[in-house]
Amino acid sequence: MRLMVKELLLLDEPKKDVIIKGWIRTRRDSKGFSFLEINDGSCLSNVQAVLSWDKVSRQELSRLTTGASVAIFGDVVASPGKKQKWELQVEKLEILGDAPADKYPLQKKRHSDEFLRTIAHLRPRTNKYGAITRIRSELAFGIHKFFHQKGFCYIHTPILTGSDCEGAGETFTVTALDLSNIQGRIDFSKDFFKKRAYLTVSGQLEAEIMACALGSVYTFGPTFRAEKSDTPRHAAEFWMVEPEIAFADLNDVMELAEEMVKWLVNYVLEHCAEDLSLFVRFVDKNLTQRLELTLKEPFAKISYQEALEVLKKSGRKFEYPVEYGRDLQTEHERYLTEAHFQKPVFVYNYPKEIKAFYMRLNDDQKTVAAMDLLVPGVGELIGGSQREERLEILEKRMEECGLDKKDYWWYLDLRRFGTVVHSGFGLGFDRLMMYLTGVSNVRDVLSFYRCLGSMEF
RNA sequence: UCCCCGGUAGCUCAAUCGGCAGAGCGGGUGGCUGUUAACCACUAGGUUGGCGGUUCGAGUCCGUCCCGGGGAGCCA
Repeated sequence: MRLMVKELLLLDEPKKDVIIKGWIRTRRDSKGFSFLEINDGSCLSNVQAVLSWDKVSRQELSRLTTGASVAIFGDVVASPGKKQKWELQVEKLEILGDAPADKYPLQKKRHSDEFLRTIAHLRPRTNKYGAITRIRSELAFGIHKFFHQKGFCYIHTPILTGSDCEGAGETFTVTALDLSNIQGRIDFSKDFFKKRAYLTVSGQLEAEIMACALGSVYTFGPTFRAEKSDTPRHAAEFWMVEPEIAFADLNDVMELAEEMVKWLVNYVLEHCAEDLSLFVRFVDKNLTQRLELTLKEPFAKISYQEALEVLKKSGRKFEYPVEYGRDLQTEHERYLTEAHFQKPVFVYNYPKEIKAFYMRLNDDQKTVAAMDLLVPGVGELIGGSQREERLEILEKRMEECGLDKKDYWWYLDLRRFGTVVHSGFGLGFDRLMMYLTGVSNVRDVLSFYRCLGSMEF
């Protein structure tokens, strides 16, 4: 019977006649026998297989190199070694796939992240990238679990969209036209959808439709942005979690956001303890402390106006001026969350001029009910707002932003018929991964990253 | 797009003032009866990112392009 390495390591007693299939991580020879470290991806740990040389030919032994795939038949016995409880006594070994040592790029020692990006098809076989992948999986599952237990409806918003959303944010155009054979202007009315199509930059507008019918909903999927942002925190294809809630105001969604982040931190600490230990050891020594602080303390909450005061009083010299009407720069955000509060902080009520048209206008007529959650090391993790539910004001805001109301007729209909106060936010899933692991480049938490100028794998 | 740093063996890096191209790890060979970042000995391995220039002589200086990293901008 085939056992996963994870199952084998959790056995309570010895077990005869098991099969393990996996990849060799290292081989250590002694006289007459070898130790093989076998990993099958089920967990961070390897199982140590003890191979007596009379079980294989000399030629087979030489093929048991780092990266080779094998099937091992044998008995699980208590290990005399100190570093593991169980080991696998090999009865029979079958080599499934060779990995010639002079050609296979992965060594048993540590590699740089930069090098591993050049062999992204092999890096999941390393401890670190295996761990990242398993944590991603658990975290995604945790998100569904969180919303499911709170009674949210999981909705599927489209990836292909006809609305260029806010007219802000660079989009990717999708076309079925033969681009190699087009002269002059492109006539999108001849295209597949008879209009120009884009990859979605957010599921928010569709989520609002569903929230205004089903109450509490969330969407979780990939989003695409063609911004020429060449930084360790931006990818052209990334995953977003976007809850949208009817009858909820800005405070309600800030509460939800805090509850959710804390719940997920706790979930990962509980379910990914072994994998997380790798990041504590090798990636970010302060990880445990940061995550525990995240759980323990309430997040800070300040208005944009208050944030400006904090920055002005800081005595810091900032490269960019701190003044009303300007968006907070990266250096400002970092100061607030890393130096001043040293924990996650909500900044809310931004000037309407620097925010999107759909955000609800506050009574001061100057600010909108928007919020960002800034976290140490990552920056903006969440962006959200209370949506403008009043038809006349929404129309006025659209005009101010230079948008054509005709393009949004269905969005405006939500306010024409049975409008309700509603709010939501978007959480960058990959940035949450960075926060939870301490990995500092988004290219390393995405298995197949699409960034400005790179899409090899 | 701008600023800064880098590109030398499979990987991570050294190379003094412009003067013989080096180490560790990994690989190969041999050794070792319980290793676990195994250990010991020996050994092979180079278009110094590309192109052009200065010089008796360039890894090193100059120009240019490419690639990688960091910062900034851009960014729901």
